[in-house]
This record gives sequence, C-alpha cells and structure tokens, in this order.
Amino acid sequence: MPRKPNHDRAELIDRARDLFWRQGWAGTSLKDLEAVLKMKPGSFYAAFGSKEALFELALDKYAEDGAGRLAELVEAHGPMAALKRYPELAICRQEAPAKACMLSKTLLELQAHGHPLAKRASAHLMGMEEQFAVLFARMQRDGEIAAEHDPKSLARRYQSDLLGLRVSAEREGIDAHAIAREIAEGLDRL
Amino acid sequence: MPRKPNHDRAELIDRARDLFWRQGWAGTSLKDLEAVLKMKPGSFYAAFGSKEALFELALDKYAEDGAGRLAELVEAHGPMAALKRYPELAICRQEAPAKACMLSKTLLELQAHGHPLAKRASAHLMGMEEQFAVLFARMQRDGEIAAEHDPKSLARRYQSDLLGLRVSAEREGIDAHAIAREIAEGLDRL
DNA sequence: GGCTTTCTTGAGCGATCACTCAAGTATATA
DNA sequence: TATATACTTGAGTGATCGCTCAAGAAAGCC
Repeated sequence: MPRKPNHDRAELIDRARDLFWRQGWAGTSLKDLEAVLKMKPGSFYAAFGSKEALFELALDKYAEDGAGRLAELVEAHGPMAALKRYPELAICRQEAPAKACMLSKTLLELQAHGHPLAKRASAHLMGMEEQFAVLFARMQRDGEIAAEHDPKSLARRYQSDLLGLRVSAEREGIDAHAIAREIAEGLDRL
Repeated sequence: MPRKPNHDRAELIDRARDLFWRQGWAGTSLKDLEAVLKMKPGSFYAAFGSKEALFELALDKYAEDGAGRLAELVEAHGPMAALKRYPELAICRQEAPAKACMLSKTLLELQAHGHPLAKRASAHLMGMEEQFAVLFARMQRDGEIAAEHDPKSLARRYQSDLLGLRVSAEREGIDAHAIAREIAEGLDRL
C-alpha cells in the first residue's frame, strides 16, 4: 500500500557524511543538507529525525569505511605492508571531501561542549587504535618486528602520527606525502 | 577629558583567546564572550569591532605566546633541549583551556568555508615551522645532529608530530605524555 | 559647577538556526 | 477504479545568531 521513498538511504548517508566531514558540525546547516540531499525539511526529519541523528549515522559510516579499508589492506598485503601503505592512502584519495580525519575534527569541535558526538568520535578513534594494536601484536608474534615494545604503545604512537599527518595534509604548501613516507619508513625501525 | 575604559584590553584578549581556543569559532557565541569579558554588546563592538576581529587578535596572541615560549626554552637550554622539552610543555600546562593547538583547530574548522581566519592560522603554523627549521639548521651547523637531512623536512615532520600529539592529548584515556617522550627520544636518532 | 568627551548600557534589529505540521501527491492493495 | 498508506512539500515556528544605536553615566578640563 505505501509509497516508496524517492532516495536511497545509504547514499543519502554517504552524501551527508561527505558534507559533515568537510564542513564540520556547526559549519553544516540544514539548508546545506537539504541542498545536497535534495530533500525538503519534512522529508529530512521523517527520514532521520534530527541533524544530530544523521551526523551520528555519518560518523559511524565514516569509521566503518575506514576500518574496512584497513582490513582490506591487511588481507591483501599483510599487517606490515598495510600499516606502511595506510598513511599515504589516508591522504591521497582525491574524492575525499577533506584530508583530515572526520573523527578528530568532530572531537576537536565538540569536545569542549561535552557533546555526545564527541564521545562517539572518541570511541571510534579508540576502535581504530585497537585495530592497529592487534596488527602490531600479530607482527610481533610473526617475528616481523621486535617484541620489546608494547603493541598498544606502538598503536597509540601510530595513531598519533596518523592524526598529525592528516592535519598537516590539510595545510597548504605542505608535502604531506613526504610525511606519510617517513611514517612508513619509521615502521622499519621496529 | 575622556573617560577611561573599565577593562585592560590585553587581558580581555587573553580571556577571549582562552574561550575561542577551547570552544572554537562557531562554538563561541557573543553571549559567551559577553559573559567572560563582562562587557555588554555596545562596549564589545566599540572595543573590538566584530567577533572576527577579536578572534584574529586572539589567534595572533596565541601564536605570539607559543613562539615566545619556544624562544625562551632555546635561550635557556639550547635548540636540542628546547625541541625535546617543547612537546611535553605543549600538553602539560594545566591552566591551558585545551590541549590541542588553537591554530590547527581553527584551520580544521574554517578551512572548508575559505574563511580568512583559516588562512591566518595556516600562516601562523608556517611561522612556527620556520622557527623549528632554523633550530634544526643551527643544530646541524653545531654538529649536534647529522647534516644529511633537510632542516625544513625535519621541521615539517616535527610540526606534524606535535600536531598529532596535541590532538591525541585531547582524547580521553590516552597517555599523551608517553607520546611526548617518544617524540623527544626520536630527536636523539638524528 | 558646567562642559566636553568617551565609555557603558540594554532593548531590539534582521537574518538565520534547527525544526514542525497540515496539506498535497504518488503508489500499492482491494 | 476506489481506498489506504506512505512520502513529499514548503510556509512558518520560536530561539538564537551577530550586531546596532540612542540614551545615560563617568571622568578630565575650564
């Protein structure tokens, strides 16, 4: 009996994610979203409930995609090669709406107001870091890197380097690829 | 003949800087500023002209103070010790309104809209990086580190590490001091 | 004290914010 | 074809945004 929705929900979330990623929380107005999603306010609120709810969906999608890309890299080339390629991959994608990490952007923008979305971004960052830690542990077990360092410490530092790289990549006049290369080379010294 | 202003302008700028640093551009309303500065809108606009003009003053003050702290460190302990201490110093100050760098926060928040303040933040970041490069060059001249690397590359990487550290320090459950220590130790390998 | 000059006050401006809802439209079932 | 059921529309909500300005208060000079 019902009428079908005009739009594909998953694609709407992708488009919203790209907009939020680029412009941030406060920097993205409902007018912006209406334009990009080609939805009028009524449809928008029927579909997503609120700007915050959509941002949450977008954030989760962002984290999921990032983790997926890393997992694919690991499957294809193993942990070490994956971690060495990941930095460059994070900043080279032309279709990406920004170089910086959406999780860190959200954290920095909303943390001070104690916004729930900041906590969620923080949790996703922690999830990524745990994924890194698993890989470092696996490399130690396989003898690819020395066993002297704590995998969690290695993951923490790798994550920090990655966040720094992606902020740097946002700057003009900075050769971020060189930094990505240096991060990758740093893994050889472990 | 005139009446004196009630407030010390320099201190007003400091307080505004702390608020903007913590809450960002969009996250800080004029109501917030009026409360912290204890000024009514009329006085505020007579004194500063606009929210944007005050943010610019705050940003410049932030950059100036940061550069000043580094210069003091260099004067007291020399370039190497200064660069080794600076990361920890950047994240340990209890009175600071945030751990993350105000310049990078501003860049990430406003870059997408092409806001002039983003360009200004970017320029200040470049200024810091040049300061780092001068120190690395000086260390090479003095034989403190190997001459093989380009001082500008070293500065670029050091800046990136610093930005990453300061984003990480904003996260909960992360031992940022450990990262700061690792960055400092990394300088020994040069 | 009177005058001038500056600073302070706070009500209120138009614009924009996220959001609502009654009315209209399209589609699947009967 | 008639009806029921979503989905879409867009004018309009109150709140808040950055900001203005006319009026009042305070301080220096005569």
